[in-house]
Amino acid sequence: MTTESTSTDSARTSKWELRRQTIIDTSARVFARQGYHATGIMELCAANDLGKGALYHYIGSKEELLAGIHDRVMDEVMLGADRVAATGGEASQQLAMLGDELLDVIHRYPDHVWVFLHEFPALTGERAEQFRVRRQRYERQIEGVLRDGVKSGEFSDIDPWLTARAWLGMHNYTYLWLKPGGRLTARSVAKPFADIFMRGLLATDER
Amino acid sequence: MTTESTSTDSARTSKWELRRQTIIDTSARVFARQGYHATGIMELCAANDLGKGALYHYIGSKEELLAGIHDRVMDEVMLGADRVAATGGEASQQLAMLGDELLDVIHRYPDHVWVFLHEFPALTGERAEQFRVRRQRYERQIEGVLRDGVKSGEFSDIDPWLTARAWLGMHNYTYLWLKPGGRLTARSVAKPFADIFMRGLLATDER
DNA sequence: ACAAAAACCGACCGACCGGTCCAGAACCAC
DNA sequence: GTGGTTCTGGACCGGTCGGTCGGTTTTTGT
Repeated sequence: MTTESTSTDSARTSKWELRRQTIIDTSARVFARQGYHATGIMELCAANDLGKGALYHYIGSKEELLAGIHDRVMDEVMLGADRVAATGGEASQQLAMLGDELLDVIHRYPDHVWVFLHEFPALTGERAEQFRVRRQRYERQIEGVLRDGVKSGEFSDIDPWLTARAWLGMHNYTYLWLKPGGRLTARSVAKPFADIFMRGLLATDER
Repeated sequence: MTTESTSTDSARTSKWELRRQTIIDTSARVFARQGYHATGIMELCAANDLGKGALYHYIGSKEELLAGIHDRVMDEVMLGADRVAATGGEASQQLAMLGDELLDVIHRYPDHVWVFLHEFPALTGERAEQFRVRRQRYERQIEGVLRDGVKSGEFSDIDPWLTARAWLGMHNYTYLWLKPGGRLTARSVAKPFADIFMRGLLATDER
């Protein structure tokens, strides 16, 4: 009562929050390797070097842990998207920047993204709904940039919705092979991807 | 001895094979909705209107059922790829045809493809290896077409491996929203996708 | 008509599931 | 020290898991 308590009662020490985050990150790797449902609580305990009681002291439930992984990804993605929106510029530049940001997240959090893209149907109830809304908001932003580009005449008269799906697929799908430590950096992928999407494959002297 | 027996002993009546296929198809829908590990054997029994004994009379194990779903998809995809290779033509035409074929499979087997893209890590042992090989063979074919296009000068000097990943992502990712009965047909998506990939978004008067 | 084969059922199995609970250890302010 | 809070382990819970098995029904061949 006397001290803070944001609104929910989930006010814990920062040490607790920090430990919780490491648990989420460690568990993400296990989920990514074996799948959410295929991973038992005891395996998570082993991975985090914790007993059951201790683990449940930090996570409320297995699904809450899954939600934590999703949030981590979405927070980063939305942050990047906001940064781009704040920068402004032509549609093609915006799209290129969005690609940079997205691939950067995928490159930095490959396990979280894997879980995010594979296990999001395992979220239930309000968590599922909240997640759906955030994801849709991001996708709408991509569509918006495309619509702007068409309107301004920078882009040809493409279907913004369909083109957004093409763009999202092209970038999201990199989660299968874009890993830190590999020979490829986020930037070294984002650049050629943007080139393809803007100019296409055909040699310039044709058409 | 007197009659046929291809090579393996898995020679059953065609009625049995047919029933097995319908079970695979029905189960694919359940797996797609709930996930492989999250689906119990009893749910599969209910979906197929069968008891446990009867179900296991057709599938050897849960994983064998999963493998059946994977095979169904891969068979169709490889068949389409072979058709395209047999047709021949310029690289850009080949790529467009491959897109047509791939999206057609995704459109016709949305559940199988969902399972295929989400649950392939659940395959183990030899089944996993065989699957990995087939998938790689397909992806190599895409790369090959791109390499040909670069060599012939039809395409600009792009990285075939990276560009293949872009193409695969753009097309495979449609499994999330491309469904039969919807307003979109495979062709009505494949065409604009091919246009983007060949010519890009930028209006022609620029650059 | 009748026996062999195929199709089918559900009770049952040991193992493991996610989650709870509580007693004790470690850490804190004082 | 001392009393309270945070943190930790592991025994334990009911339930469900994938899979088996013996036996019954249905289909098939002749």
